[in-house]
Amino acid sequence: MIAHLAGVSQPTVSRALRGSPMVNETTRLRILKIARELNYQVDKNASSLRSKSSGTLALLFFEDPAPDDSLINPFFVSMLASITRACAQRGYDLLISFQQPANEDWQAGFEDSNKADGIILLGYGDYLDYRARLEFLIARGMHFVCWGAVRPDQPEVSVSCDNYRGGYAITRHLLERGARRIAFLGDASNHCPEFLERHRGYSEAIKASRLRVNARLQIDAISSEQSGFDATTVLLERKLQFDAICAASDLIAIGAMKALQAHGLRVPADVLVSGFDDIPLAGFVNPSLTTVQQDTKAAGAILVETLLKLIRNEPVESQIIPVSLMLRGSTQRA
Amino acid sequence: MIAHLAGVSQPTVSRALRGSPMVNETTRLRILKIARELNYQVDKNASSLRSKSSGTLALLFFEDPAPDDSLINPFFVSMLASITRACAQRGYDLLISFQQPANEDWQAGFEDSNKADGIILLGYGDYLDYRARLEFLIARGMHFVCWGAVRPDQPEVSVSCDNYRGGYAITRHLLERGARRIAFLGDASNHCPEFLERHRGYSEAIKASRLRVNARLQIDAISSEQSGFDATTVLLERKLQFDAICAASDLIAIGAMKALQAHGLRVPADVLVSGFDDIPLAGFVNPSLTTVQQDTKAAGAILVETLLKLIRNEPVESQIIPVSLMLRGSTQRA
DNA sequence: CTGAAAGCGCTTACAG
DNA sequence: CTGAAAGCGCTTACAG
Repeated sequence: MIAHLAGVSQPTVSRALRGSPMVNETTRLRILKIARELNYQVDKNASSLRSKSSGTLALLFFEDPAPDDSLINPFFVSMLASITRACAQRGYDLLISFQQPANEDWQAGFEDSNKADGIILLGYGDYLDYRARLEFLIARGMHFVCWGAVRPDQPEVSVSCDNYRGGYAITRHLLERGARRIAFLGDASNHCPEFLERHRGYSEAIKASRLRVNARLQIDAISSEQSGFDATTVLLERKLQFDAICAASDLIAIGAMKALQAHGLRVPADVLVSGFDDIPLAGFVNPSLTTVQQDTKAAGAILVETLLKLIRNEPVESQIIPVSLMLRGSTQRA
Repeated sequence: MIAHLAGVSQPTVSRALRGSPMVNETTRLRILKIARELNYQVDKNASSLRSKSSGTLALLFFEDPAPDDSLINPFFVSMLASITRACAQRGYDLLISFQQPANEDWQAGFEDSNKADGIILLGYGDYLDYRARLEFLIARGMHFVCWGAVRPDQPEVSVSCDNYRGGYAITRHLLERGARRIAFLGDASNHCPEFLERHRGYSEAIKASRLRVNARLQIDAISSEQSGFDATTVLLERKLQFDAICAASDLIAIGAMKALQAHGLRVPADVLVSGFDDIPLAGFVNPSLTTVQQDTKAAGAILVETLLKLIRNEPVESQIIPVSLMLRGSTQRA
């Protein structure tokens, strides 16, 4: 540390730069002034090595390694923006990494060998598939928080939007608009707890209207336009009667609308369509998409805050964030 | 290093783990096996401190701190995805940070105190405004590369798409579609070299058709929907004759289309509209937007590759990446 | 409020 | 091909 030129010892400089209260005000100012003149920056590697804390969080995305340059799920982009902002506000840096589910040495990417103090996990993947890995992380005492469903039996700390209530509210809205046979597009199994919760809301809303849930109207789909398109095609080919589609995500809904239109069906005149997420695209498709808005801004802040508590060994709990309905053209009959 | 259990010294373990060729094959395998069993991970802080290299790149975004949670420029998202991928392929981690132009201690964020080996700069901001800062970085011998215009007089290493040819080609397309009075929406000054290059292409294309460039048809705008909307409103209020809009970015074009439609003008029947970037939204707006596609995939790879060369002190040059035209509904008259 | 000493966990010369 | 020694630049006890 060159700032010995201030006539003090190394530890004093270190303390002054970190704003320790045990440094004389005059001394501190003198040190700060010299540091600024010299454009001095603390070496974070040395500092992290010694203090066992890096001031960095890692964000890990899991998504199917969509062929080539295909777009990132727009919903994740909103989350990324919100998380970045939350980190910056708290003085943390953010390391990001996209993981391919196929990747064997998942944990290696995670561990990050002290490069990060904690990890935020984000992604739609097969939950059962990585549950074992989460348990591995827990066993190693890693600090991490997941975005996804909050379920009673899960070992990990998680933050999620209110998938159940969102599914319930949007289905209720479709029913109020006159739908009687609502198809649900999205995997509704333990492989994808988020969709499962949305589906549970969907089912309960239908039952609350004294209608029957027709299991044949549920078609698996992952969150992509293509998958939504395919699922809708299956629905049409099976010649099942339906007057509305409740899609488990906006991308699925957008693919569904394309498939419907390709088959000469009009939205919303012939079929009502709803999504989930409220990605920026939702307002631009034609017709604009009625959907459930997830509060990504709050989500990012809560994820970061929760992770920081975990790092400080403070007690934390999984949290559920309220959602709101965005009513648009796809469920609005003239 | 606990792996002394392998019966070798610390340096040998270190060498084995890094795949140094000067380790006996048998010894190496034994060490690797033990390391795997112990879930051993090299401490990157110690390693970076000693070797003076962090295996990390930093990505800095500059964008107007758009009010609240407004969306990130979708074009940057494509770049981010591509850069992340390029880093991962080369075994580098990526640190990301959004900078507010107003932020005084820009360089502090940059320096990153050995957390990163080099920096990628991305953003539309006032170029003149941060040119001084770039020079500061150069003076300090920092390794960095910018995304933006490549111009002869600039001190920094830069990678860019072919803004000039893109502007030329899209304008030529508008002319071929019958446009005679083409408005240009976008700041065409040194404050924004990328737009300036696009504008230069626009001007040359018009001149090549033996038409005159009407300076009154150029309206300043930054890359946002709102700005495009406002610029178009100005254009309409001035009651200038125009039959096409050449927007300097897709977001501007989308805002322009909204403004035109709000004034009862039809696209493309009354006015042709073109954008620049080919963000995912471009294919979804109504009518779909004719635009210039930037090859973000190549861009990310070249940015990272260039930065890595800079870090290795190899000679580098600024590079220009070819663009391609995406013809869609907004310039397609029935 | 300040300093001398120790040490975080690696990698780098250097020697063999 | 391998090891003993030194040291990267900080921060943390500990002592005063």
